[in-house]
Amino acid sequence: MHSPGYLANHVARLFASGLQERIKPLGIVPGQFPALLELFERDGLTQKELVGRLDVEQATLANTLARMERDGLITRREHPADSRARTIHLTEKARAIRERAYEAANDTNEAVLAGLAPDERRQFIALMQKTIQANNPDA
Amino acid sequence: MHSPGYLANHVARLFASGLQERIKPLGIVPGQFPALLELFERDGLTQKELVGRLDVEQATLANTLARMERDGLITRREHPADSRARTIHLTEKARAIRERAYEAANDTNEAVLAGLAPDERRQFIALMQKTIQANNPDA
DNA sequence: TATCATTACATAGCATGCTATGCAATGCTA
DNA sequence: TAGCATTGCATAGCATGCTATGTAATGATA
Repeated sequence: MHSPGYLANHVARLFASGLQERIKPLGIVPGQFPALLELFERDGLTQKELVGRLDVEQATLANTLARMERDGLITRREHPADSRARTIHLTEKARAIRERAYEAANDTNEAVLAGLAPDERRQFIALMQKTIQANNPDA
Repeated sequence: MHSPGYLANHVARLFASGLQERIKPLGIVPGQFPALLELFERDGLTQKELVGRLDVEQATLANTLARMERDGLITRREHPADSRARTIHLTEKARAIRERAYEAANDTNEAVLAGLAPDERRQFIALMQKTIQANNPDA
């Protein structure tokens, strides 16, 4: 089993389970992470805007946002100009875990890549980026 | 978003969706692939033996096997010595797609890594293997 | 040998990803 | 401006991963 596809799946699960463990105390789960990070950077985006920044499908994000709302991480307000859309806002609870969330992500990356030398890590990251680029028609 | 964890997740999804597309005509899905490959190599394993060879949890495999049985890819027979266990056997239908399944996997790997030079591919694979190794306590 | 621990597998419940589809609000155009 | 196409989001249904737990068969031991 050293098919690249198999390996990639396995590596991704290493990151996901490592992150899950670390952020569990914060009351969040890995799937919420990308949305959370974007909203930390820029609050009040619409779902469509978020989809544009997070490589997941709209339906996937809709479900994730529903869970985040359920979990008290976000609230939604009516869009000032388009009543089909809603703007998404972090709650106090979400803002409060910001620093620890970043730490958890860094710690996870550090831990999973602990077996690689600094040079290797850079290569690894570059190769993943290059692979994604090459498969992304609109880049 | 160039966190290694994020990139790894993205790359894994590239492989999964590429494979899914290619094997859809064969009547199988990506999650069934690892089990299928093992059974191609060695028919009649028990679930426990399969779990030992496929880095997924027992419960995950149990569900995958249930779907494979439902889809007519495997049958199960009583274990000659232990009536808790059952041996797992590929059906004719599954054996018939063997070659095309291997091709689909190879094509997918080829396509996803098309943007990398041969050297880079080797490095990429080696780095994923090294990462998995380093995170695998029983290796 | 009766009892308790272990083992093999199944099931429940959840998160996260997808495609397909529905619905209501917008927007364009005849 | 009426009508149709588009857009923003939600929902349905499924696969695949997980943890936790249930069940039945084995096995080991008092």
